[in-house]
Amino acid sequence: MSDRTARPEGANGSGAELIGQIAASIRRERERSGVSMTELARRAGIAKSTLSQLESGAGNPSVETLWALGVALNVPFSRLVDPPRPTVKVLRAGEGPVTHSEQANYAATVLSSCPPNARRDIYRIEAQPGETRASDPHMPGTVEHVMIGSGRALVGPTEAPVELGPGDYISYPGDAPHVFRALAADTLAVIVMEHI
Amino acid sequence: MSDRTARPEGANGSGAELIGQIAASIRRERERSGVSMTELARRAGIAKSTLSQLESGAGNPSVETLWALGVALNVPFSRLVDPPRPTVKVLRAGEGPVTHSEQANYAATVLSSCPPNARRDIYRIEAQPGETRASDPHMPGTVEHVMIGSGRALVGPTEAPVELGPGDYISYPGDAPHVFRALAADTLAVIVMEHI
DNA sequence: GGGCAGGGTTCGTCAAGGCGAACGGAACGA
DNA sequence: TCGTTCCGTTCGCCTTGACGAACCCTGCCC
Repeated sequence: MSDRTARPEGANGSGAELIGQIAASIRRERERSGVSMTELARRAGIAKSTLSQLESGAGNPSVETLWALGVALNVPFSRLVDPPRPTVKVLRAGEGPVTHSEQANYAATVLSSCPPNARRDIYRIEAQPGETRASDPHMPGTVEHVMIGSGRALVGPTEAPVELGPGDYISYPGDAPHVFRALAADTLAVIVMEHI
Repeated sequence: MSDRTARPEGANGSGAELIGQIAASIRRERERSGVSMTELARRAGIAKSTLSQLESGAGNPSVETLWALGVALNVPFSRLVDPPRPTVKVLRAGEGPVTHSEQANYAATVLSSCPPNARRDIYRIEAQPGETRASDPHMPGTVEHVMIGSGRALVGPTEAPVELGPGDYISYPGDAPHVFRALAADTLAVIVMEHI
């Protein structure tokens, strides 16, 4: 890394931590797939010396180098910069922090908030018939996936919503105006918001 | 890019396409947030000449440079390497390619397959009471999110499954043995498989 | 017009990323 | 014991990414 200039510390880790992450990720993914440095370097078309230095935490690879490694390891690019951390979490119906909108017939619970640099929020929706809930558009590139568990709802882009019943699924751009309107009592749905 | 050595073409785009993507993404995100090159370079702690060259498609930035830009633009790292593409898709209950397991009381439908370099598959599950379905562990780092729409099911790690009802949610590591066993007829669930 | 502040690009310099080759070690068989 | 063949690391060299400064252009105000 060039230390001629001070780099601002990111919200999630400094540059030094970042290359540490990458070093660990590359080694982890390589060993998981059971391939040697020599072989991986050959597949990725990079020098094995480069790979050795990267896995040792030295260096600040170019995106092309990292991309080539991701392709050779057959893992998404983002897996190389973010670490994993799984646990078990149970949320009973009715539990958890509930966000009530202005309309009282709508309640959303965040099932899993979006971890740093990840791309998906999962929401549980319980709604009662009544006013149409028109969401303001989210960030560009956002996609919403909705699945109805029980009840009925009118869901989708504001100009062309779709009536859905239990088991029905729809996905649509989240960065354009869209609606969610329950048509039956105790309508239950899952919404996955995807930030591409 | 060094062209001393031939790089293998990735499954989704060559290195040249990659830097074109990055160039377009940086410019798009910068203009979306309404900030000048000078200001963005200052925030990210990089030279504005560097930024200029990156946006013009020249160069092969280091991950630290790209990281600093992501932080300064306040967008996830992955947004800078993948382009967006949203559409509307509706899948009615009972429609779609259905994967039946060996046990006839279990049917899974892929609602949204995992796009290249993305990290989540969404499945709809309709299950009938009967045999416990024990899934073989998936890739390390995988996490499963399950929400019950209707019915009841015993879900979670094999050594400690949890009984869930409508609206209940659980998440657990997908790289360890885990089960899904319906306890009521026509149990409906959503499973989001997350590949960190 | 002339100064000036803000954009973005181009230029020359320097450190460092990436390279091949050489090197040390461990496992294996003749 | 020696040679072979893998492994991963270390060593110089060369290319190039990133830098600051100079530069051009446009819009604005006096």
